[in-house]
Amino acid sequence: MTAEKLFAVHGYDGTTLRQITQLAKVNLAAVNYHHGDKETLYLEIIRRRIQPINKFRLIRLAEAEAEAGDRPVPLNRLFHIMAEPLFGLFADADMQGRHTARLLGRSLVEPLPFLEKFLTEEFQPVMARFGQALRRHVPMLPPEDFLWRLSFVAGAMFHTLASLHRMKFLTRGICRDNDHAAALSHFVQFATDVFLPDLLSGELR
Amino acid sequence: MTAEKLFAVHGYDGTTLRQITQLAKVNLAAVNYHHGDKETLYLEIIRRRIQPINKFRLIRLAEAEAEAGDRPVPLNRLFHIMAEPLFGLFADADMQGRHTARLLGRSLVEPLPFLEKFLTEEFQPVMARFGQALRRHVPMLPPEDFLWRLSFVAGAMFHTLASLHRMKFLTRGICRDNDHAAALSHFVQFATDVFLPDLLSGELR
DNA sequence: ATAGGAATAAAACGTTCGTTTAATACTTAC
DNA sequence: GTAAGTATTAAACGAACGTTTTATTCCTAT
Repeated sequence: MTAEKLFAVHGYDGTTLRQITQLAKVNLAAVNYHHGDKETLYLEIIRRRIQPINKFRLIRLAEAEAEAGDRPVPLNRLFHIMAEPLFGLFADADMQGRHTARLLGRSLVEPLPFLEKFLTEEFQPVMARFGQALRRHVPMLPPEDFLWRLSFVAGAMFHTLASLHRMKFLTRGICRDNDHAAALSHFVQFATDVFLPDLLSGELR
Repeated sequence: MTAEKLFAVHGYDGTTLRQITQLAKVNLAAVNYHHGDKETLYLEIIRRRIQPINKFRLIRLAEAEAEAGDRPVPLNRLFHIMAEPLFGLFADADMQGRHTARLLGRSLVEPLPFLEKFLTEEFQPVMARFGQALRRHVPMLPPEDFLWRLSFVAGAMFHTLASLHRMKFLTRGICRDNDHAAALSHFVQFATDVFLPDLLSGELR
């Protein structure tokens, strides 16, 4: 838990095992004894957080699709399913969830060599399934346009996770960083608008 | 130049002065002699890149506003002014500009303590001026909504700068990472749509 | 009660880091 | 041509790193 916080704040290379073990009040050798080496520790932390989240997201998506029958799952519901488990991390009473969110946001921008394969395998299936469901709303949109927009929206989400802790400062107090529900609903509205069929059909242009 | 590349790929802590000096084929002590210490070197690299870009953006914005007279500067032009100098880095014949873009994108997600003050001072004025011009298009939008959307769009841009080099891989070759003009125009269109007055007035909801 | 395995603790290992020192080479001005 | 300033080189410094080794404590089952 201590390691997660330090990795989130200072990054992988910026965090030392001595920092972790001192703050956690355990012996220096404890990390190597229980987790092998530093890389394994980092990977285990990421995995323990992201796997339940991605499983949950796939289940929720399947439920929503079953419920929708032949019709596509509404846009805002799709983005809610994708974003809620991540933004929900900020709902934790303690600071732990916030550190988790920041760590995940960081990990996708500064991909560590030993982590790249894992992250690809972990995110590829959920992104593919999600893209599939999303595609039904904008079938006429060229694949290139679609993927650019999707990556912009994903980028906005990851960047928000990584720097939500600065949101209050950056907006001079107007956007609170402790109201995860507001952040989530703003994001869902934002992402939904980006893929509005009426908008993309060109009627407004 | 070598340092810029290594910092962009491996991050600040992940890059050693020995890597830099070996690859650049200079003596190890050269960095300390010419730049003082590692932190100063990093800061000088960032500053040398970002200052001309921000100055250029402010000039272009002033020109556009003078040209527009009383009317607001068109949305797509605003975002073009903000994004073009950054996406334009990818236009360099060599790989240097790409590394610069990646470095800037990274620096805003993993803020190094000694860099935070500089980045704030550097980006605050340009973001304030830009937000001002943007605000005229959506005067009725509550400040909170406005700032959330603006930070989402900025997040999408920075994330794209930091990971455009993976774009081709992530989209299975559909979105090219060497066509900066396409990336730019897709981003401008995306950002413009996010702030479409007709959309945000609620007519479509 | 005690033997055996698991966890913790302390100390040391070899390596690599950023930085400094001291010696050498190069350039420039008169 | 030579002195003075500037840049480069090689070598060494102490500190901090991840990891390993060795010793000690704790727990559990017989």
